Amino acid sequence: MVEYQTSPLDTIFHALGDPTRRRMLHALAGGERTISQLAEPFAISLAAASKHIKALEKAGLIRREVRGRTHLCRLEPGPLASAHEWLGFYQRFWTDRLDVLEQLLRDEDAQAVTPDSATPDKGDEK
Amino acid sequence: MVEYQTSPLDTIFHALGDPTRRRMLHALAGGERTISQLAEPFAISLAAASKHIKALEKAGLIRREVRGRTHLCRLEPGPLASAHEWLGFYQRFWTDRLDVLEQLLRDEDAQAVTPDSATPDKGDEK
DNA sequence: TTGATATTCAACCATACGGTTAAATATGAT
DNA sequence: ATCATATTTAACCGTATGGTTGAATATCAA
Repeated sequence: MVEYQTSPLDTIFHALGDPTRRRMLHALAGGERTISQLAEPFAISLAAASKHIKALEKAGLIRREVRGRTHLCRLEPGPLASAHEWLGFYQRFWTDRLDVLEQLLRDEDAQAVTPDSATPDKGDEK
Repeated sequence: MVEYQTSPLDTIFHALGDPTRRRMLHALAGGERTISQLAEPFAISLAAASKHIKALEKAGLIRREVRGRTHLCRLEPGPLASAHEWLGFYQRFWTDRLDVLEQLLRDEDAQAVTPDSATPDKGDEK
């Protein structure tokens, strides 16, 4: 299917979509960890853990510093901030009860005009 | 591999990991949309769009109201809030320059004792 | 009833994902 | 040199993902 371009958010959210990787990030929040330390809590092979860590790295969520034969990983907060910011856009929907307000308006509309006669998006965009 | 249990965050982040679905959510931020309205901006079949919408639904990110032959979709902010909250845990890493502070502390430690002689996680977790 | 519209379902396809095991690589210790 | 430790690579496997097309379903309009 030939990927044309992948947004950073694709990679970030994909990386976050796995519980193992999320727990690894959580561990990293406690400070630097080596590959084996990151892998230890999980009942998977080191090779599998290595792949997870690569996924986190690819998303920029962690950085690796090779120190001798061990690889030190540390959290890289930037991409997490991006994801947080992206979600922040929708914050208004769950704060200030704006959603409840809109729900009320919708219900009123549904009663005022017959549900199907009104154009579905009645100019509330752009 | 037999999934034993899937955390809501798995499904939510997975749903957010696709650009088409993210754009659909964005459209939904402008108000209710039908399936075909959501599908319209994309060069994919309606069947494909239907699958994307199901993924969003499965993650609880949208709700569907069948109204006659059209399906009205609306944003469901709860799961977005969960994801936002999850990321919020890491906020301290990109605000208040706390990460920089920790970096400095790490560097000091690395100089005080030889990097490998110290146990890598020296009680700074839990 | 007939036909158009809105959406899903089923079957299929190529690629990605998450896991495995076994071998390779690189460093550290003796 | 030898051996152990830390990690990656390669080959493989089953399932999931994202797309397709074509047929099915359901509703609205004539």
